[in-house]
Amino acid sequence: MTGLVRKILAAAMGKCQITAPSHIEIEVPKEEAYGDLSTPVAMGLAKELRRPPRKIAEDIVRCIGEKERDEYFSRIEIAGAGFINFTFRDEFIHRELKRLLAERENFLKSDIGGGLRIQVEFVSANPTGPLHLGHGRGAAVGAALSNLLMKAGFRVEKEYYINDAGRQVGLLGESVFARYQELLGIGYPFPEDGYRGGYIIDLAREIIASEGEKYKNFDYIACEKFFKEYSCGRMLELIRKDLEAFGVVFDTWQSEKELYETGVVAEMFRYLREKGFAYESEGAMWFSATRFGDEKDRVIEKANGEYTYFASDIAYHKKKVDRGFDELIDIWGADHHGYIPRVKAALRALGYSGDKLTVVLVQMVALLRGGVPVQMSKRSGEFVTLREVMDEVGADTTKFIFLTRRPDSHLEFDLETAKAQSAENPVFYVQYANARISSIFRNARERGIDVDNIAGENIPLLKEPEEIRLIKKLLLYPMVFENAVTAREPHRITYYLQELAGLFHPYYNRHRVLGEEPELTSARLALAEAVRIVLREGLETLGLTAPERM
RNA sequence: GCGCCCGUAGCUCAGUUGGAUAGAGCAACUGCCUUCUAAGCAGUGGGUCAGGGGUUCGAAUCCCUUCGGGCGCGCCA
Repeated sequence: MTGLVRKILAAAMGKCQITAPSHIEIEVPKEEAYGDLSTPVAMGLAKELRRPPRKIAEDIVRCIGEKERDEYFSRIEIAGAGFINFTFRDEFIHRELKRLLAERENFLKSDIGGGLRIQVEFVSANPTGPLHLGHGRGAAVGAALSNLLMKAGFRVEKEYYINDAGRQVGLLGESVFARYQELLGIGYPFPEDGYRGGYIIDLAREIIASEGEKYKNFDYIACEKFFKEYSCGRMLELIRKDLEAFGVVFDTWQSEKELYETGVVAEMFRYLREKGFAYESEGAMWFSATRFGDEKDRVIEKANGEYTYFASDIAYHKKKVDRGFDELIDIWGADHHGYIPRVKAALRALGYSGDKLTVVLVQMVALLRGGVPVQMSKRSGEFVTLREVMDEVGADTTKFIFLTRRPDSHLEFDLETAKAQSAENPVFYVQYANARISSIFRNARERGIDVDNIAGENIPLLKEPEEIRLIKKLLLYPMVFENAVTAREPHRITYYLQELAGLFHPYYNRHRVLGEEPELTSARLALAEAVRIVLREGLETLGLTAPERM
């Protein structure tokens, strides 16, 4: 619908010698009285043309062909400071609804991506413990964003980056080793900053079960590799399972260690040195980040010969671009925001634009229970896991809460409210609309109505204000979808779905779909089917289920 | 000290990339189940968009500044 209006406006402006802006803004007025769609385009042109906006609007409206006007609109009005407001004819709306039923999901999406390849990297939590709620937020956002882009015709790859090469996995291995010795009655000093969670002891027990006392009294150095790899592997398994239960799956898992083993890091060093983007100073190797927009140069190889985390990170992003992605999206915890300039600097040094990378920052989640903060401390190992939250409040509710906020907004997640709300939770409100429609169809089938071939030939009978409103809302989905895609903001879909459900429930309450007159019944079934198509599509995009019964 | 994010109804948050009289959910109150699912519907109240200044036809949105909160600023990851 927006595309149509845009085209008509552009044609009209051409006809009366007004140069149209490259992008004609179309919006949905907040007041229904202002029509279905609106454009402030005349106001934007006022300055340039040195004419009053209302006059410009009048000209544009006058230049809209009579044929188009009659075919699509019941009203075109100039209002306020110079808005042009359009109201669609019911006949047009009905035609579009019929088209939606014929084309189904395809009506709702548009090919914005054109086959471009995007990699979305998200979660990427250190494999040193179970996922917590903050990771869940990143998972929900990343998965929904990936779905959204996929539906928009991008070729999307979802990747999880495994930090299995640094100090953290070292600590993990040694922590498990310490617990292992402890369980076998050997005193071993627990590493400082080690992981103290109960799952470490579980891992140690597992090792005793499978390996027995093989490593009792060993030097840690002698079995470090085993403890690290075993623990890391098990943690990854756990993480993968938790994510799967949360409904999030990845296409690829990139190991940091592998970047070293396959020479990607070394290759990166060679490249930077050859280009003169790396230099030695104070015994360390530095990357000249300032030359590429960062505040200061960054160490990539320490004086003691170890590489910094940033070194493998440059190599990692080099590998990403080398693999030919047109765009990279990294979803990071907001506490890493300071890293953006240096990673973009690295990309520039590698010969790519910094714009190739979009970093989506996901704010931390403050976990509350009944208004009281739940203390989370990795040190003591006491933190609430994503798994626990899922078990307590449900995966759909958890995801929905994450997807009704902008990723970069601070978020309070109150377990009590999330549960207490469960009766009147927004996610159920949306899903319930779908379940109700499914129920209608079950009943219709029992009555012997053919519900498998709904073509919508009786759609013109839909005249009630609630019906017209509902149809118009359905037809707006493509616009919401496009905006969500270009802004990379899945939460817009969430809000749309709530609004759609908010129109369906009152309609349902006021008008019977399955009535006495077969024609009207068939028309309303067609509408219900269309609502169901859109609800399912939206829920699927967000990674939520669309239950048929509740 | 410097940088980034944020401040919107009692609470949790949206606000269509600068548009019209700032919205939703929760919480509170009043009604509605002999007809397709009451996880629903109908109705009632609630605002100095943190404060101040500026940019313009027009600002919650952009710029400056003050206050308040969060996070960064390692040869940590």
